[in-house]
Amino acid sequence: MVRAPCCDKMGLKKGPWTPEEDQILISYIQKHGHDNWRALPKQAGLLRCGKSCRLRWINYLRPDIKRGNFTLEEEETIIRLHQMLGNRWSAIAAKLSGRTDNDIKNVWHTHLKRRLKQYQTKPDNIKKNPKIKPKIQSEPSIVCQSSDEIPSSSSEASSITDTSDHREFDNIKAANMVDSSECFPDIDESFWSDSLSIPPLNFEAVSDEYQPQIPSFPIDHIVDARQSLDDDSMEFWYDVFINAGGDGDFIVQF
DNA sequence: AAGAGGTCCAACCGCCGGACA
DNA sequence: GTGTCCGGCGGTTGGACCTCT
Repeated sequence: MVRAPCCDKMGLKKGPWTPEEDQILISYIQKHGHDNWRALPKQAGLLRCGKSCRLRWINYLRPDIKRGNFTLEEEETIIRLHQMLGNRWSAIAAKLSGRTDNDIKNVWHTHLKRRLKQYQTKPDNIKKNPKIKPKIQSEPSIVCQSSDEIPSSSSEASSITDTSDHREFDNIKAANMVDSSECFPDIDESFWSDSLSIPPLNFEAVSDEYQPQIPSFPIDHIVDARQSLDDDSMEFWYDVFINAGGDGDFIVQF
């Protein structure tokens, strides 16, 4: 089956939006809302496809959009949420009011990712710049949850078997998540030298990009997790991980 | 002053899943 | 059950802007 294009692109404008187009879109949505993005540009008199209108509204024109630089707190939140959720920008954005998934994606790729890389190769830098705390770990991200943290949904969480279920799980998780630091306890400076350089579980072969690095939770938790996984379940989660493209979330129940 | 290279971000693209006929 | 529409998502990119030499 070949999907029909989202809209007939013939004669439709692409590229940057003009202030006039913005104004037309804003006043139309204020008047009529945006029930049907596909029909909206035609009704509003815009030579754009519905997708383009939606994106412009969501990422730029919405009245509740927060512009300007990300604060330190926001950056830390992004880092921590990314650690837990992976590249699920919309889920991360949902936790940062006024920021869009596009904004977060951009700030991650332009600032945070590079900064993380820097600190992971030179952990000593952590002392020089307090912006990054030593609980950071890059992908593959592991969502650690103690079973009593999420009493109402642990069974739902454990039933997640593929990436398509992650969105549902996002909601469950988001509803229960108060502070990710509960999940990732603070560690002291000695952790850098004392703790393991073993990657969590046995996934070092999964991604070339993955390097043994800063564990995001104490070693005894990792050991416990390893002990609790028999070969079959290890193989199962390995498959899940591979199917998720090597950087999907990986759930460990303690 | 200028141009080469790097950075940033708005916008596009393709894919996916839910809803519905 | 199947096909189609539509909204939403993450990955990617083009070009404007900035910095360095």
